[in-house]
Amino acid sequence: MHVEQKDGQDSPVDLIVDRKQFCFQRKLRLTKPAEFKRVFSNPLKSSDRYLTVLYRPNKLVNPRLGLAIPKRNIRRAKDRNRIKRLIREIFRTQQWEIGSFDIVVIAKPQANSCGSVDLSESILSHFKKLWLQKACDA
RNA sequence: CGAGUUGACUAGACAAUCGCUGUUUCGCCUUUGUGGUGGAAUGGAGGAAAGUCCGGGCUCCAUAGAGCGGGAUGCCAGGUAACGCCUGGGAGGUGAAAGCCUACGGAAAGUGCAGCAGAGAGUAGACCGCCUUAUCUCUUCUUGUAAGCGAUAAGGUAAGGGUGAAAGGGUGCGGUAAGAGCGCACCGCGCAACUGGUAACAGUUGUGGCAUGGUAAACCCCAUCCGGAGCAAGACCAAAUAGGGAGGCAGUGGUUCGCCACAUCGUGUUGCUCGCACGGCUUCCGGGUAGGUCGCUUGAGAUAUACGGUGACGUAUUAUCCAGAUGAAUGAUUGUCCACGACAGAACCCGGCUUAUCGGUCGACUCACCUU
RNA sequence: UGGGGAAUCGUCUAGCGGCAGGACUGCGGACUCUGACUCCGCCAACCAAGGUUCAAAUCCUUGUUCCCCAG
Repeated sequence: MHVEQKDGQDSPVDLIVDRKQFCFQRKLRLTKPAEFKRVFSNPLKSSDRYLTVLYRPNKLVNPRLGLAIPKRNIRRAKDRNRIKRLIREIFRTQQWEIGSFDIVVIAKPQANSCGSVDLSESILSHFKKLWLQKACDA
């Protein structure tokens, strides 16, 4: 945890915000089991038919995304890949709208049966909720 | 041109923008580290990546030991690192043909199993039958050692009927009281010799005379092969926490001071037994969870050519490096075109098999029709 | 990702080549003034597809689904 805070302080924040780039690098992801555990332990929830989104404010300037697509819910590897790509792409394009949150997206079995349009709308609505929360906090 | 068989190849294309990730390289920052960050170049899922059904490499474990047990394979020859795979051949089945399919060793080594039905289910058997003889009853007329119907008894049979999944060679002729491999011919089967073939096997000739039914994906026998676990294997760096790891010596009795014998339970050796190792004391020092690094992609590689081989494949030369992530990369948006895009996503790596699959391209062959 | 196991009426289970049995549930009846308990009867299944066998839930092969273990 200590290390991450440091990173946040040191990163050249203003530079990136000015450029408004839509990259999706390693620091925008949850990488370690401990980080995942932190989100799961005391989360705020938002869910619908397709997805459950757990989130928690972090102390960084950027949001971070973690994906949990269980094999139990979505059986075939190609479908799991498709859903992951979809979520990642939307996160990438919307990352400046979302505040400083650690987000874990969990897929439900229905996520496979619906089309990609429905799924992307669902993701967008979840992220909008986050944005509203950020506004309230502000 | 139609119907079919078979062997290969392919798996939307192009352009723009925004992204992910490996490698190389150039800047900048820096806590100087295999760091962070920005740019450039370049690479980035499959024919099945899947199932995990086989085989191998690689790594560790154990005295990589022995025996028993267990498992796998099963026509012959070859290929291969190896295989349960492939190629060629044989045999059997199937199709009009090209072709396709086959767990295809042994039932005269042994033990079993076959419910019900049926006379009888494996040292065969006799229900209805057929035939003979004896006795009895009756009928006929030629009045008999007659012929015939029926009953009983004693035999001979297995042609026919019936049972069953299966009834102890098949068909025909002779033969007979009726029958029967009883005899003969052909077919099948067994044995022997010869010929061809590396062999499986095939052919020819002779001979036997039915003896040898089915089931081995029942036990089993024969031949060949198999130690176990798996990259979450394993190696290294290392907060925390906990006490461990390596080397040396040996208890009791005897003693010729070299050694020998005894003690005896537990644990391990992933089925069992034998065998083997560990346990006590002392000396020395590191130990290794979170996390990270390596293993991690140059290989029984791929491409092309030549040669050898019927072929699987092998040999030689040439040229080349072709995913390597670690919450896990190939996507998104827009435009154009068409046949409107199936099955589906690498996680240590190869060789197969099996299963899923919208289509497209090329080659070879068979049959039918038409034209010449 | 690797390894291991299972599948039998609606549910839980027995069955190791020869008619698939039991319990609970369901339905019908009996008992009772009625209900429960009890008794009797009925319905209902071998995960799928091939193969071996005269005969397969059982033996073999392939597939499907589910569960467990290793962080």
